Amino acid sequence: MRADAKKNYDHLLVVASAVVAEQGADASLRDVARRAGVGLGTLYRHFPTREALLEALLRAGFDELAARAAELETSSSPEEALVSWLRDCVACAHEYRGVVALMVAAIEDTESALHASCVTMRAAATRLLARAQAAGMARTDIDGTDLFALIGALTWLGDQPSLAPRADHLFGVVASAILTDQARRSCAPRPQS
Amino acid sequence: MRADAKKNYDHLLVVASAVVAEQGADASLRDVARRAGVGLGTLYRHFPTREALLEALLRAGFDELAARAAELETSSSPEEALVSWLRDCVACAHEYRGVVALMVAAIEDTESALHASCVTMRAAATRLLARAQAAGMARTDIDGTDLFALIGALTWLGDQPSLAPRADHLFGVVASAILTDQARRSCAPRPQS
DNA sequence: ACCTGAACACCGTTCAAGT
DNA sequence: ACCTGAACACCGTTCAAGT
Repeated sequence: MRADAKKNYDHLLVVASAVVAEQGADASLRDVARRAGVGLGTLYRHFPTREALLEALLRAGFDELAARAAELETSSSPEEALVSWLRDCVACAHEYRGVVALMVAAIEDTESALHASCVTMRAAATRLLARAQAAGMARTDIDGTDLFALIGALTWLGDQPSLAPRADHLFGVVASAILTDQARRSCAPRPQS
Repeated sequence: MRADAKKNYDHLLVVASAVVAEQGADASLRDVARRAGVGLGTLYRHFPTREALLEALLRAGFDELAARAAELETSSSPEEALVSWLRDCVACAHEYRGVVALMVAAIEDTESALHASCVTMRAAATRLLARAQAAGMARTDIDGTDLFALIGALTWLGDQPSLAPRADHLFGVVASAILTDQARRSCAPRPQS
């Protein structure tokens, strides 16, 4: 990449991060180019699709989640690893409002720039779930895709201003549904019933 | 309302129902007016906001849900009434893709045309929940707003093409989290774990 | 009263023309 | 190689002009 192109690319990412944080995943790309002081075509050259831009914005978070999954697999109990990682996933997807809808769409769209990352996420979820299931700590009638869906639903919930105050609490409710009685006894916030 | 106005109003609703079913809650209002063979201003005269149009489209379903809540309160066991009504809510909100986001936004926006209906829904949810809680059938650390949020999250899930096949299954998972052990023993699909 | 559609200010996306 | 911005086809929303 030529030096001037690299400079545009980097600056576009900085500006896009701010604009998408403000306006969400359906932010105006025109506005991004405008604020970056760059022609609209330049943005499209570097990021041919909205997904490509978001992928670049999210890549660091995705990589961190993948590393954290591997780490948790050896450092924590199966049930704690699973729940803790799910919480991190929700936090990551929540970074940009509305991006989770594109992520769940990407998992079945091999053309999407987000496809590979999302498939990797789901694979990590599947591994952590399998470990918890093998230990009798997670119900066995769900799979990685179900977890991915629940992460999406909980992220969506946190994206809605009127529901956001409940997001943490409801994360706990859903997490308790994933775990077995045995795990609930050994784990986190005292289960009631 | 003048006879010609009434005719336009009714026809707009029929056309809007089809267009919103196709395109979702962010359907093109221009397209609705165009397909109805009516000026754009006519649509705005009858439905000053998108919410007003959706409210008209959803009113029948809302009324039915309210009636069903009252009926279930006397005809079914507390846990069956609650779960069955929640299922109906999700089905109703799922009728038009994306409408659930406007519904959850409306619950805190007294200016929204959807506000009253959503507050009524939440009140019905609160009553059914309280009845189940009093019978020891539902966990007591959630309230009607939490239920409303979970309905929203499950509806969103069903709105996503890649997750829709899991929506029914995950409804069961979340429903099991709302019920107590006692209710799970007495209720529906055999709980595992 | 009610209807119409032009007008305005925005989009996303493409692509010929420039450097 | 890379950048620019006009061009095109869409939006939502308003409002003067018509009937």
